[in-house]
Amino acid sequence: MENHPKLFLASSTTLGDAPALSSNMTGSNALDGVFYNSDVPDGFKREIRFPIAQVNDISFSKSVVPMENEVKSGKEKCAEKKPKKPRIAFRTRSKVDILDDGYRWRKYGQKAVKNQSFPRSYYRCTHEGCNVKKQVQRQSTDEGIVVTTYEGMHLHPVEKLSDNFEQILNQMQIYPAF
DNA sequence: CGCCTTTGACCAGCGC
DNA sequence: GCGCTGGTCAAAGGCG
Repeated sequence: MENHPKLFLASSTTLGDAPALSSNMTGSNALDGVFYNSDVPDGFKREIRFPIAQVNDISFSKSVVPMENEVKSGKEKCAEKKPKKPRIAFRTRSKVDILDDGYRWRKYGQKAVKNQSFPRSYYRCTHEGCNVKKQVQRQSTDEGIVVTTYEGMHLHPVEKLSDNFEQILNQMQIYPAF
């Protein structure tokens, strides 16, 4: 891995019913996305740490996939076998694909995605017992945008922190609605 | 030597 | 039923 800019964005996400987030975060060009959280399970309501690289632009995109989506035509067993975890996806404008969020990730796959110019990479948290996954891919329409999708929650502390973390954290805490 | 990435194969879900 | 697609596995190789 290269030396990525290490910027963190921690949000004490009280994901109640205040989904809209539209505010400046890095000054000129920052959060303009909307975070949809209607079906977020309790786990996500506690704390989610959103990593960002170079924070030129970050916008939370929807993608919280509710588990009950699994209910298909009489295939409830699937829900038991492979319950889909809710996902949180967001976009960052970054030159690097790998966003250093302080956790250690191991890449376990890469796939070319249909209608996408860039492959999607699959990462898994290497912390023992932690099965948080994330997918990273560049947006085909704008290769400067990296779409990161998190699945699961870290139940362990961040393994490394950076100075910038607190900086961004403080900025985030200005917006208690989030 | 341990940890990581790469990459092809495999599997399951879904739509037609 | 079949083919496509997304997601995962696992072997092989690279690097510090």
